[in-house]
Amino acid sequence: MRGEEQSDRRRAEILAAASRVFAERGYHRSTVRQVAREAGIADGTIYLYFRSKQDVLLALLGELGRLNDRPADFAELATADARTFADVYLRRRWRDIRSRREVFAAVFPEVLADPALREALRARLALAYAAADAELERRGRSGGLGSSDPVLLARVTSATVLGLMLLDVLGEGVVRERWDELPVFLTSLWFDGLQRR
Amino acid sequence: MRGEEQSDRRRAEILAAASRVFAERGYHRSTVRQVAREAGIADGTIYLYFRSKQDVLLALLGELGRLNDRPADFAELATADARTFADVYLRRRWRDIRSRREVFAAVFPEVLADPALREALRARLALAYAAADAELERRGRSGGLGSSDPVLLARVTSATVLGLMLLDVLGEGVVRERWDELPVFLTSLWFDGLQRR
Amino acid sequence: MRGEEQSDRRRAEILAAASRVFAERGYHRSTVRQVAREAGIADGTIYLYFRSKQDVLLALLGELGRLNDRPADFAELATADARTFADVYLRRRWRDIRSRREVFAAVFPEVLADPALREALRARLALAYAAADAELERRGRSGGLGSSDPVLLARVTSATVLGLMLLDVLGEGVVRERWDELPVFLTSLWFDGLQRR
Amino acid sequence: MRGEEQSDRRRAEILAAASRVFAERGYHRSTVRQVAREAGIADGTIYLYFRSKQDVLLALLGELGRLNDRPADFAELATADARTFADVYLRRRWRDIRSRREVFAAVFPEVLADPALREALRARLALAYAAADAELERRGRSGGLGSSDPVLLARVTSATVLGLMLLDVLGEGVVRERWDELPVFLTSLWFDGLQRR
DNA sequence: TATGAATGAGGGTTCATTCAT
DNA sequence: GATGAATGAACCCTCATTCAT
Repeated sequence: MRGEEQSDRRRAEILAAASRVFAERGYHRSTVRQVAREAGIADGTIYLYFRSKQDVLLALLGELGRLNDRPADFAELATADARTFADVYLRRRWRDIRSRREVFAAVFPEVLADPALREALRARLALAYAAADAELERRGRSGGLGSSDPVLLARVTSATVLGLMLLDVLGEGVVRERWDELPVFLTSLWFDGLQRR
Repeated sequence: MRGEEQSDRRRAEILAAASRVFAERGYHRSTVRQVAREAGIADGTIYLYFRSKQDVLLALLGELGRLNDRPADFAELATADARTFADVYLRRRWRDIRSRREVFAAVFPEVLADPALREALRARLALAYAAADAELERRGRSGGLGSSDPVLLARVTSATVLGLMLLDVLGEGVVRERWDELPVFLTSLWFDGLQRR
Repeated sequence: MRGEEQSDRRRAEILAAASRVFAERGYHRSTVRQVAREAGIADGTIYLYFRSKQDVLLALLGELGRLNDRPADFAELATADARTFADVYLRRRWRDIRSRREVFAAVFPEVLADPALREALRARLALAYAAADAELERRGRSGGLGSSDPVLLARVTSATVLGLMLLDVLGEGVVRERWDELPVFLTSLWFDGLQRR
Repeated sequence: MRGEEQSDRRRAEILAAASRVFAERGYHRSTVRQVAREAGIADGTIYLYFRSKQDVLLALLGELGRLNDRPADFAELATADARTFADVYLRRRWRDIRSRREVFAAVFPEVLADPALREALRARLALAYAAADAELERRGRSGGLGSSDPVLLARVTSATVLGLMLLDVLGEGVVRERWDELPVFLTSLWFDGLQRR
């Protein structure tokens, strides 16, 4: 039991080191040796916990994805009106998202670059959008979203979040410094619009 | 003159081939040989037109950036109200953006991954945002944007566009198929909001 | 055409170098770099002519096997009596076998050690023995081989040749020095026996 | 005493496991871990009984060689005639040889491949042949071997046995199935020849 | 004595780049 | 200019060996 705990910690340390190294230099420009040095272990040790360099990346990707699997969020907020839903949902995720910045920076470029990973993400996205579409459709009928097309709305709002994550990763000053103001800003923009009285 | 023209065409062919190969497989997983094959030339020939593989990427990046340098757009629309500006501006760029999808897919992942390129893009962004901030500030005073923070607004709107480009690159079905509807949708969302009326 | 000729020569040079290095140090203890140095080329060049280190070994194996594919030998001697057949056949092969000593030494240990190669050789042997069995059966009926079991005879005689090749490879002094006397000795032993007259 | 006995058993178990693994996959393709798994112990434990992987191989080799050191065989049969000697000697060894098939298959390829082991075997062979040559010389004078060259005879007969062992290891069907018939066949072939009345 | 996690040297292979033709 | 064979540095990964427990 102890050994297992210890082993889990090692694995997590390697992943943390890898996310730092990958985020800084990019997956391909990083060497297994650099990750090992960052983790304070020998090269070969990594292979006791991961099958390959790519497997380390996939583990990081999995870690990232696991966070999105929280259907509880939706259920809990099912009865709230749309604006409250968006407000609460965004606030909850927001710190989470930022705390994952490094892992995201480590993983996302390679996901974009690798056809297989790209396709895997596309498939995940398709599932997530299907769920969101159903939810929005339900809400759409019962009001609160105006006459907006819920299908496009889901793409646009998630694209906004994705884009802000990228600006954050790129180091854009304002997004970095005022990250915490964004949920409120977004909710206001989306629901009130710019031409509100 | 003829030689120069011919040379320019070769260079462009290589870039086109590179953008196809890089977009499909990612920059690092692509080999110079694959680009050469795609361009229908020998490996070594690429080095008559580019100093290195990285230089090819930089050329693609430059091509992408050059398109954004159109201050004319702003000048021409300087007197329009905010909504018209956004409407016209988005419509104009929209097809352009999509036509650059391949180059974007080829270049962007590596820009995210390479510290030097990331920093270069950050610097470019900073300049662009400075210009946009000034413009929005001017407009903000004269009305049309409500009480919204123009600095955050610039980041959020550009982030949305960036995010939509990525969904497009990832192959998200709705964004792919309904790309042309997005400018109108965005303008409506941003200016009217969901709870309009 | 010139290029092809040149290419074939390079390939042959690499194989020759590999057979020297493998024969001396064994396949696994030899490095690709050592083969390259022996051939006077760079490490990577080997991979322009062979897919892998193992592929080099397989090419050597193929070279060895090709020499046994001489059905002409049999046809030509079909009408000779058994002793003449053995006499002529052994003499013909004998120098050939010795000239292949190095390739044999390079390849055979690994064939024995690798399950896949071992099985491949077994299958080749099975075919060769089937042919030999048929031939011996034919001769057996028409006399000249006494009452000996032709099936066992084929295994024993070929085993003897194989064993002598191994003693040669091992550097056994007498076999090395008196190699050329062996065909006559073998024919005499096999046909006359020790207790003759 | 008990501890020592226990220790010897462990050592023997490891050797048995190693011979199975080496025979199946070859010495170099086998890992210390595979041997340990086969023996049902931990990797490190092997190093309590052997200095190195190579040391395990040498121990197997020694085990193989020890069996040949039976001068008693010769002494006991000193007064028998040549044919009886060969007959009894072969019969005695034959089952022994086959029971060692696995160890032989494990060890022999690497002996062929490793220059040091090859030379060691050559030296052992030289000693064995010196003894055999003396014996045959003695017999040769006193008759029973015809006029055959006893020096070549020793090499040829031992080569035949070696070759048959290899065919057995390779899995040649007839040798495998009719192994027990070979001593009689060999004696008959060697002493009577094929053209016997 | 036994374990097995950790080590790190070593090797096969890839591929950007060069250069003789 | 164009070619593509040749180069060799760099890197992922394996595995024999060690040693703290």
